[in-house]
Amino acid sequence: MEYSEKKVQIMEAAEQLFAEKSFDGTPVRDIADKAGVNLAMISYYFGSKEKLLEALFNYRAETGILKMESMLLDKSQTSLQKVNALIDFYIDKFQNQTCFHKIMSREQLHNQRNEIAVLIQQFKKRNQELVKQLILEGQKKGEFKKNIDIPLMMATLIGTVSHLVTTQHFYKEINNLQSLSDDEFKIHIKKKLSHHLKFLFKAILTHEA
Amino acid sequence: MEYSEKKVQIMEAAEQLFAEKSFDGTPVRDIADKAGVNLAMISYYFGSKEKLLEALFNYRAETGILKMESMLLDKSQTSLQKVNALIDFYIDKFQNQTCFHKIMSREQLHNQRNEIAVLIQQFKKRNQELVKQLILEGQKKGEFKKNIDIPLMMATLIGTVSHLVTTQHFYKEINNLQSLSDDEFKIHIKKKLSHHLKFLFKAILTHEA
DNA sequence: TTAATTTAAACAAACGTTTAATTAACTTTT
DNA sequence: AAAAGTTAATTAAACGTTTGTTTAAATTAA
Repeated sequence: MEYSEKKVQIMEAAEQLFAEKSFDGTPVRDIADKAGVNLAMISYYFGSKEKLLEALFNYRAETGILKMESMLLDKSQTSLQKVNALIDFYIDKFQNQTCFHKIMSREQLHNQRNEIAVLIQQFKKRNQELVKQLILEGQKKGEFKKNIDIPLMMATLIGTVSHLVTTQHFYKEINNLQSLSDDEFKIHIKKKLSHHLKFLFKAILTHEA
Repeated sequence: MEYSEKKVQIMEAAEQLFAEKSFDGTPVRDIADKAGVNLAMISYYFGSKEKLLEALFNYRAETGILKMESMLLDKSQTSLQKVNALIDFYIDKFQNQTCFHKIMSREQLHNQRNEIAVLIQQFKKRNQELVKQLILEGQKKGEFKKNIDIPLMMATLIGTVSHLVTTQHFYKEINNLQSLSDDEFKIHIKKKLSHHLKFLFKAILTHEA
């Protein structure tokens, strides 16, 4: 699928609204208003509201994997450095595309829309395969210990980042950080999270139980 | 609010449907059908669909905190044992009330329904206060190190458990565990997760950076 | 008798999608 | 280069459903 300017306009308007109010909570009319196009254009371009969501998933998924692949292929870094880069990559991914990841988190909670579930499944499988290669490489070089449960490790990575980023507002209030601007707060969280996860992963990958 | 048999029937029907298809994706008529009551009974008892959701939150939140408090007050355990009990407590909570926690996860993704956001906020604050006491106690006794970031630690606990439990289907397929029955799979995940998190928390609480 | 529960029917509003008419953009023909 | 022809883009209006909620009558319980 090619992405004309109008199509992207609509997808990005939908992305914001779906993130804010959920798929079923967002009327197609609101998407059209936000994108500044006529209501009928959505059916005209995408066929239906659901296919618009699918298009958005494909649109966002395309770029995601590529970045990760190029990062993990960098030969000049040790395996632990690559893992650390992976952690920062996930934090950035969630922080810079919060809307999309809120939508994806919601979609993972049910198995309603099958085409999208399949997309997520493929996505996850491919990501995990890449990480697995990275871990195996580190084990071969003797940097990492044996018997690492990769799905559990990924659950901690994605779960921690996702939970913290999507519940920022709670975190902000509970820790009395309301005085920080959005940007300051983002940097604050990124720094904390990065350090925390790198510490955890060092334990997971190198400390014997 | 008192919970008559009919009210509970309706709330639990709603809980399942909301978890499966989201709040906005669930027609009130479907809830009435599933609960085996007349459509009008929902407005009669709860006032509206949204107030039904609020009632469900209050219904589930009431019991949750109490269990945790009694657990943490047990004087016969070391602080690390209590932390380990806390981990198992959270795993059980998510595994036994998956429907409710899916709904809560979704509600945390937006700030649409304010009454519920406030409920979750209070809930989280109180939970974190209890955990904070536990950590302080362990630090006083010299069991735990200083400078523990409790919100980050909780994000890893809740994030990891929540992510794994709500994406079980992905986990099952990626790891070729389709042959396991639902119960076997539940036990499998609980064991793995429990061990993984206890290992992580030992690192967080006792290893110097 | 009175109050609480339950019902089927009705309500207006909102929903996703389609229609048919109009405008814009591009191609081909002269 | 202008006119005619053709496809694509855009529009306002309408479509039939589905939505959450209310009503007013009927049934049950106290």
